[in-house]
Amino acid sequence: MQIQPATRISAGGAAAKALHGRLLRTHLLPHAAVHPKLLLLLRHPADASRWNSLLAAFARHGFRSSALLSFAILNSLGLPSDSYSLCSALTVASPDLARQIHARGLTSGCLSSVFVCGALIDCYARSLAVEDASQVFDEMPHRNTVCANSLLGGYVESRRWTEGFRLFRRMRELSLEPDGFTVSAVLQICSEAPAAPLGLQTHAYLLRRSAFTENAVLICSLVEMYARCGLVAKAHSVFDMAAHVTRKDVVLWTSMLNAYGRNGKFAEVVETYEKMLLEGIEPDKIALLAVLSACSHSGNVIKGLNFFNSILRVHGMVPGAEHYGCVIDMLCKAGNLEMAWKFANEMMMMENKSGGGNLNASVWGALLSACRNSGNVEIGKIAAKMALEFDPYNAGIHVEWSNLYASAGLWNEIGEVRELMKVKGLKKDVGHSQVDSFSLRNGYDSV
DNA sequence: CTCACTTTAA
Repeated sequence: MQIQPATRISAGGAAAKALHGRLLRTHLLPHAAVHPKLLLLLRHPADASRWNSLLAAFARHGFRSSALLSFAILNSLGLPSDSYSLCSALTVASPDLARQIHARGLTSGCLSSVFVCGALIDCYARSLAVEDASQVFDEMPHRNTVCANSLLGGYVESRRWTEGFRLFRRMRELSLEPDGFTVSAVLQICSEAPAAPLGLQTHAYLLRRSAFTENAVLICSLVEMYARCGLVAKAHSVFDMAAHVTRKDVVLWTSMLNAYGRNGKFAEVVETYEKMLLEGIEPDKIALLAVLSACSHSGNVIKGLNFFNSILRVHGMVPGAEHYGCVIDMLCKAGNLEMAWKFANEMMMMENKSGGGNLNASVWGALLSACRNSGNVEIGKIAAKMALEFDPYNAGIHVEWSNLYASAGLWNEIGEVRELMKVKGLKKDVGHSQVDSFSLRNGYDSV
């Protein structure tokens, strides 16, 4: 289904035209771009069930404004909204509209439907109105796991770890059976808090529940959870046990690679990656990025370049901007500016700049920093200009640029950079002069 | 006649 510019209401007859006019006058149809199916339906204005299914279709396909419009028209026509239409409207509603529906539901009795309550909780939770969400949850007559999951998702999103975990415990009292979504959310809490004791507890819970032992998503979440809690050995034991179940799963192996990388165990990343190849598992771009990142962080240039070359030659994939960025970063740290320069230019030639502007800026920024360290003003100057192409208002790049000149005693040029910063309204005293976007992307702590 | 709530992993 696609939104197209509205056409005239075709052959709809006088009634449809009159209705259309009325809707325009009441500002329910704000502009011309209305979904054609909606216009078509104006020919059967009194048919509530048709409006309901159209509303449901809009909501399902994410046509937010068309869905809200249908709901508004439905209401303005005085057609009764049943639990179906309320649910559909709530999947696209703002918190304000949710509150209106909520208030109306208190009298109309619609809140006795778990579906309506579930949609209401989810709507509140998505807008981080967790107080409202939990109120609905507490007051509804019959709860189900879906409602609990929605509320839990709201706690995770708003980083309310304690309340989230409390809800997980409460589900047992309420005899709500946790499913994969529940556990996934709980593991996210343990990871992000991070809360090792809760993580261990959740792991123990998973082991008792055989339904979850072969769930690949949960196994990866467990590995990541332990890694983020700094318990690498536990991460590895989960990985080891699961290898028998999902042995060929490159995602699981990548979880383990990043578990090591996040904890600074770069030699283990390379070792595990090579073991993965021996097991006959074909790496994908994310696995390759993980091992490249480890080489970059540990200064393992030879292996890093080998892995980079293997992307195309062995695995038949075109390296992405993030792979280039990683290698350039590695070469800069190793002081090999010429090669870094070559790679950076190669990266710019690629059509697929999947890393986006930030990545490009940080790559050129890394090159700039490396040039400052080694006093290579020529390349550094170009790197600075390239970095500013992608991120013109980055104060750190300006500072690094002027430091580059300072290292060579070029005082006039420093003045020019300072002037440029003044014009752009940038402050020169910034704490961090460069951003290691690969570390951020992979979530590695600085090592 | 049809239609409704969470959709998680590197």
